[in-house]
Amino acid sequence: MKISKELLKGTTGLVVLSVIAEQDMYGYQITQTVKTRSDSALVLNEGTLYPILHSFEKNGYLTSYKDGAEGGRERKYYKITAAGKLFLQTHLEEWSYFTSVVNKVLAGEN
Amino acid sequence: MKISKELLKGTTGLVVLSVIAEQDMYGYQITQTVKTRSDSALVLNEGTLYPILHSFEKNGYLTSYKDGAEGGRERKYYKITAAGKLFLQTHLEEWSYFTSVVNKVLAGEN
DNA sequence: TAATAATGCATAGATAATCGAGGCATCGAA
DNA sequence: TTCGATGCCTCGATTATCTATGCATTATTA
Repeated sequence: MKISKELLKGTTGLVVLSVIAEQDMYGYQITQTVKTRSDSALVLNEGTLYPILHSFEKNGYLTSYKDGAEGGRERKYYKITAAGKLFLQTHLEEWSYFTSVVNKVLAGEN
Repeated sequence: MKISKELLKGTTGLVVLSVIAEQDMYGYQITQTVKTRSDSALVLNEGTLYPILHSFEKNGYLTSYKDGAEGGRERKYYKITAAGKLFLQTHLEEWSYFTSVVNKVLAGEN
C-alpha cells in the first residue's frame, strides 16, 4: 500500500532517531532498515534524510564519526546522545498520544 | 499535551470528512467537535479548515447547503457524498496501515 | 573488460499543507 | 454598550518533504 507523503510528515525524525537509538548507523543503512521493516511502505528519500541527520547533529541529538568496514569504504556513522534519547522519548509519547487522539475522533467518541 | 503541527499534517482532511460522515455539519461546529473529542489536543485553525472544505466540495466529496437554526442565523452545512464516503474509506485504511507500519519500525521489528 | 546497478554522501529549487493574522458580521450576556 | 462567542472567509509566510542533480566507489554481469 502506498502511503500519502503528507501522512509521513512529522514522523520522519522520530523514525530516524528511533533506529539509530538501537545501534549506530550510517545514512544509507538507515534508509534500508526503514524500508525493510516497513515492507517498503516507508521510503526515506535522501533529500529528506540527510538534512534531518545534519540538523539533529547540529542540535546535539546525534554525533557522527567516520569508519571503514574492515578495510572497505568509509562510512559516516551516527550515534544517539543523551539529549537525543530524551528527545526520542518525548516524541514517542507524543506519537502515541497523537494516534490515540486521532483514533478517538475517527471513532466518533465524545 | 501539545502535538507538533507536523504530526497533524495529512490527517486533517481525514478527520474533517470523518465527522461530517456522521452528521451534516457547518464549519464552526466541526472545529468544536474535533476540539471536544480530542480534549483540545486537535485544534483546527479556520485558515486550515475552510480551504479543505472548499477543496472537498470542488472535488465532489462534499456538498453544501444553507440553513438557519429555527429562525436563528444562517449556517453553511456540509454533507458527505458517495464519492466522499469512498474517499473516506480509502483514507481510513491508509491511516490504519500507516500507524501500524510506523509502530512496527519504532518497535524494532524486522 | 566495459557497462550497469547498487552503494554512499550531499545540496538546491519546487511543492504544498498548514499557520498566523486579518477582515467582516451576528448574537447573547454582563 | 461593550465584549466574548459564534460564523465564514482570504492571503502571505512558513517549513517539511520531494524531485532532481552531482559525484565517487564497489559489485555484478554481459
